[in-house]
Amino acid sequence: MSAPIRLMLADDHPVVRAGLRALLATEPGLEVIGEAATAEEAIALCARERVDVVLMDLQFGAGMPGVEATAALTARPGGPRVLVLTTYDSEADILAAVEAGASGYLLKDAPPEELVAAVRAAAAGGSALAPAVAHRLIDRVRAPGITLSRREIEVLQLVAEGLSNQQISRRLSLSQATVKTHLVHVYGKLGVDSRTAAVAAARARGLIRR
Amino acid sequence: MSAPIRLMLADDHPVVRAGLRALLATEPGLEVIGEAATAEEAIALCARERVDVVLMDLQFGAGMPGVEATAALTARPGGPRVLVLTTYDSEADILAAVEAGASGYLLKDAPPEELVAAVRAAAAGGSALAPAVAHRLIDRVRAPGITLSRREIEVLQLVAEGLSNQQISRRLSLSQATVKTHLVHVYGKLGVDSRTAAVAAARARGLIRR
DNA sequence: CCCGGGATCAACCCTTTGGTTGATGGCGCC
DNA sequence: GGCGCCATCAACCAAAGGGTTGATCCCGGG
Repeated sequence: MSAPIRLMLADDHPVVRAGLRALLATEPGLEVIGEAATAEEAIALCARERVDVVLMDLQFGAGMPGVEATAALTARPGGPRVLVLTTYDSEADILAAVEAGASGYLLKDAPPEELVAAVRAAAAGGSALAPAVAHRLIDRVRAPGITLSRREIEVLQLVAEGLSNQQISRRLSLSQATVKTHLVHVYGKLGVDSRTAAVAAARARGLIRR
Repeated sequence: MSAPIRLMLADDHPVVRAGLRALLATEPGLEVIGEAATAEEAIALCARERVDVVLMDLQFGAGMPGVEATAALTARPGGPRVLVLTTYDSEADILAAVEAGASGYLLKDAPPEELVAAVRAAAAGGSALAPAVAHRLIDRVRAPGITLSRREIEVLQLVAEGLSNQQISRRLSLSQATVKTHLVHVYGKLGVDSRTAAVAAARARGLIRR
């Protein structure tokens, strides 16, 4: 047989780390060689030890966000494969993680077998999307009506952060007219007629960060 | 010595259940006698078995929310003590949980010792608030400026769900004038000047549900 | 007992947003 | 090359939201 898969767990919740360790350590061919409570720790640990697969949370309480760490880890050749493991299946997060070089995107409510399968797939060089995540992406492709363009999401995200149209226009170096146009398009796509309703709908659909 | 403390874990995430089991099962005097993936299961299990302490999540993917289950479990005499264990320290959630009869409110990013201490305290008939949670409540008492009244929170929550002033007034059987008054007060307390900014600020401060 | 804060409403005015129409330029795709 | 989508902007009107003042009622605490 080949050498065991060397795993690292990066999550700020001790409970989650313990759970992953418990679920994965008993699997044959897997070996949990380290844990990190912050993204910075995770990077440092990968620099010291050979790691095959990192299970990476996206939201850390403080410090570097998980996406950045993912990008940093996957950027170097010979670096570990990164599986993102998070609570939310926000479309924005999924796309950002994949762009950052993640080999897969898993949800914390996934059954253990799914998790193990994903780790093995990642170690073997493949990709792994949790069924729920894959479903969301397929929905996105299948339902072109609820596809927001990059710019539209950008504007909507700022609305969600409480900015007015004028503030958004300044932040993005646009005219207010353009901001309004984007928002009107968003309203049409989401089937709503106000900025607050658009934020609520987009949140519910996972189109923007929470 | 006395009999071991009989524990039940109620959380929809297998990873979290495994983590709690791993962290708690090794503790002397604690015995994890069951797990539930839904609030309904938790209630059923408590009806069949004697349970001293339930570790209860607040958000279940589907079905009955954790607060309701907490209320149902603590309502009967001789029922178990319930420790709420959740990811968010939203003020609204904390107050709702305590009102529902929870003996404590813990965060999933708490260190294991804190968790164990809380379980023992609850079993002994005491209460346990995670330091972070206690801090939030103390802040609330100390800073009366950011205290929203019950009605103000209610209105703001509906704003966050995307309703217009008119829809809110109908939902709560009020005049639009009253809704506006509540919101103006909220803006003043939060130091903002629009409904979307108020929602963002309240979310950041954990005043409303996410 | 009175004061303060919460909750309720009205009338007013001004600003922001929403809705429409229309126009331009770029980019990818058939 | 043309068609469609994205991104950008303008002008305009109608509607909703925001700000102010002021008023009533109820309740609980000093």
